[in-house]
Amino acid sequence: MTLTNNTFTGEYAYSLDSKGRVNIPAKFRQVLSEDNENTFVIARGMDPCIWVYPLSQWKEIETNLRSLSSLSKIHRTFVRNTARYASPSTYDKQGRITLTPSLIEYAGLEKDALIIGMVSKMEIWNPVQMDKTDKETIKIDPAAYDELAEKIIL
Amino acid sequence: MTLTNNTFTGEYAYSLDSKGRVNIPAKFRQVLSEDNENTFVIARGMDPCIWVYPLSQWKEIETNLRSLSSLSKIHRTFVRNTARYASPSTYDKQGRITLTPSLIEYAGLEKDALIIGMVSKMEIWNPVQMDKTDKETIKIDPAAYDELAEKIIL
DNA sequence: TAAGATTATGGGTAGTTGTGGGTAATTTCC
DNA sequence: GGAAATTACCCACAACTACCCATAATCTTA
Repeated sequence: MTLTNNTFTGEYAYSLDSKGRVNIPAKFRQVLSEDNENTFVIARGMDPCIWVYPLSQWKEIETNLRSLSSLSKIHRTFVRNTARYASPSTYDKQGRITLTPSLIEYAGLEKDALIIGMVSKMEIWNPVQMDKTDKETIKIDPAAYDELAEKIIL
Repeated sequence: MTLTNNTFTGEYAYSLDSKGRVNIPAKFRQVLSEDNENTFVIARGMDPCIWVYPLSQWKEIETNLRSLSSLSKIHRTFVRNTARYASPSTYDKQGRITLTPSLIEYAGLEKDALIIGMVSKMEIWNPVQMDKTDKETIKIDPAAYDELAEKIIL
């Protein structure tokens, strides 16, 4: 089965071990293209979760960040916040990456880790926090949401 | 008889086995074009059922999802809700796909599974739930049908 | 109608995957 | 420079999944 490279979907429940490692779902490892060299870049998400990019995807983001002018305060802040907590992580023979203490704390991770495919990247959530966020989602403007759905889903 | 590629119509009653597998109707497999590599993508339906897309169809949705920026909260939420429950599934030598526990639960599937052709995709229903939904459908505003009439010639 | 082909359903097995822990190499700090 | 802590790499095992084969029911065709 040949799926699209570097495209992640689905939801997986894994556990964070005492060494701060989480499994990357086998399906995600399988679609990762060679040039990523088994490496992801973990970073702070906009929501309280960890964003995990394939290395090649992250490189594109770096290119985009470079194009932002440091003359603008907003740009400076954005670049700083994005780059500051980003860190590459290669998965081991068992398919696990090691998270940084700073990111574990930011996402409020304890024993359980929910891994969610976000197409071009993945997210790691504390399941409790995900539930909470899900419930808040209901408050999102339904009209705007429907409009998006119509545009995206054929 | 050569029907249009990747176009599904009709209704089929199958059963879900103990391993979470359902048969894909032979007629649906026959119209599936080669480039799908015998693979479908299963996802949450808007109704309490499972949506089953041909892989090629899903790839278009993926492309559209990739165009959304994670800077926007509503975009993030939309990508997450769409991708989270989507999972590719290749049918085996007997023509069955394996459903995920999460989707089985969402659609309330037990022993019986009703497969319905929806032209560009198919739906898998618990027959009991389908009956219930059918009855509610009667309540649809006739004016809404009139509006539809301007778009679709029957 | 009978024989053959196809289809729907059940179950067994070998390989893969997720998880825990051990050990050696590397880094940090006094 | 050497002890302590951290990190990277390796092995082991239980649970699960993908793949294979078997059989019964249904459809096709001569």
